[in-house]
Amino acid sequence: MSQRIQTRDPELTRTRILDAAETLFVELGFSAVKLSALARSAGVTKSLIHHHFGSKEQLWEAVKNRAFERYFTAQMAMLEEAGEPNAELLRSSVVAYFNFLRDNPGVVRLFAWTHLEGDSHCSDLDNQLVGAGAEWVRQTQERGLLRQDINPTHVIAIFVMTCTQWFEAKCHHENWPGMGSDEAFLEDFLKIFMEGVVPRE
Amino acid sequence: MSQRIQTRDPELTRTRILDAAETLFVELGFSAVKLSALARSAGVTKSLIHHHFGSKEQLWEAVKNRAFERYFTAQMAMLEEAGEPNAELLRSSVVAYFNFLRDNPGVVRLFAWTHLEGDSHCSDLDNQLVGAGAEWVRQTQERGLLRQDINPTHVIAIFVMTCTQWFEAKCHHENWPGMGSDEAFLEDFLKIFMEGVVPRE
DNA sequence: CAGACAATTGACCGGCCGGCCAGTTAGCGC
DNA sequence: GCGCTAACTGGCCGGCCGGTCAATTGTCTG
Repeated sequence: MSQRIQTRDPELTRTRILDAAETLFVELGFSAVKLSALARSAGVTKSLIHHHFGSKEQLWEAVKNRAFERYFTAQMAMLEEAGEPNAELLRSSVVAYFNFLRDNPGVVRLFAWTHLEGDSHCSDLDNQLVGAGAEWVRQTQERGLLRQDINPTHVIAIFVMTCTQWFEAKCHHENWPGMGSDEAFLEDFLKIFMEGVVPRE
Repeated sequence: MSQRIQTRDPELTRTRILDAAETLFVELGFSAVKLSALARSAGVTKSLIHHHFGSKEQLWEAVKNRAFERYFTAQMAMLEEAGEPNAELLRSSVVAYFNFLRDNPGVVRLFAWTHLEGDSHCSDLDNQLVGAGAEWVRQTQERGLLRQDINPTHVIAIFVMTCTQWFEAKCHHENWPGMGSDEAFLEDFLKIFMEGVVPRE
């Protein structure tokens, strides 16, 4: 609920609006967000939102684009600093991804909202990312360090989906009897996953 | 868009409203549903909805309760007809769960909406279900047919979450490069999962 | 058949939603 | 300094949202 301050700095204003919008959209989803509340919490007038973004729908698109771009650059960076293919590196990639989602709960919710919308417009960047990951898995398979009878894309999908769902549905299963902490769950998942992907001797 | 027909049968009317509401809520989520549209598609007047359910919020609760009850009884039935604990049975449980979600896409979306709402009110029945599943895993572990260094609840969680996310985020990853069909993915998941949960010789 | 009561209707309400517009103000090139 | 453009404002609008209510109709009980 920041004060109304004329900045006369369009870039800053846009960011203020985007930040406030992201917070609200992530929390409530598109249709439950009221432009009036959003304006109040961004410290601008409703008209200013329309001035900079045109419509509620376009603002939502802008929020998603910005967030996904952040996500993809972060992931790409993680992927690029990965070294020589081997099983241990797969393990640490899973850990890194898990921790990334833990530290960016907004991203997780944003993904969830867009999935429910049936939105698949982020596919360009995403395909690139998955493609790179799968290629990395394929190379590791070729060296005999991962079992070769599994589709590399599925390997990526399985750990991505498990991590995502863990945080997306946290409220649902955190009270399940016997359910452990983030760390305990990740450890058990890795036991199964890593044991499942390396070749049997 | 059914016709307006006076039934004078309150039970039937309630069901008609619940059915139409479930369809719309599943599709659009709570706040994007307009009571007027809902009334039209149920073939009743808006007032009749209020008469039978009180408010939009209460109707939403009723829809969730009915759907979850269906889900839980279906799951409980599957669980109860499971026989003697062994690894092969775990495999077929995963397949059964996967197929259940494939055939009930509405349930998947309903879960997703409630997760985003932070709703955890279905926990009573759910805990019972997970508890039974985890106990079954524990017994199988005890017989030495599953590795014992993994929290039984986590075993359940991992396959439930993977299956759920597969369908929940279908629109997102179905275009990923190299991604296979439902069956192909399930098969690869089972390869990893089953290999990961059985003890190494 | 009376009369009680629930099912059902349509007209209606206050409120507020997203969006628009006429006007004011500040910054920036000249 | 001057004017042009874009940032920004406040007020307003049409529409429709969820919800209410008085009246009507059908059904069941005694």
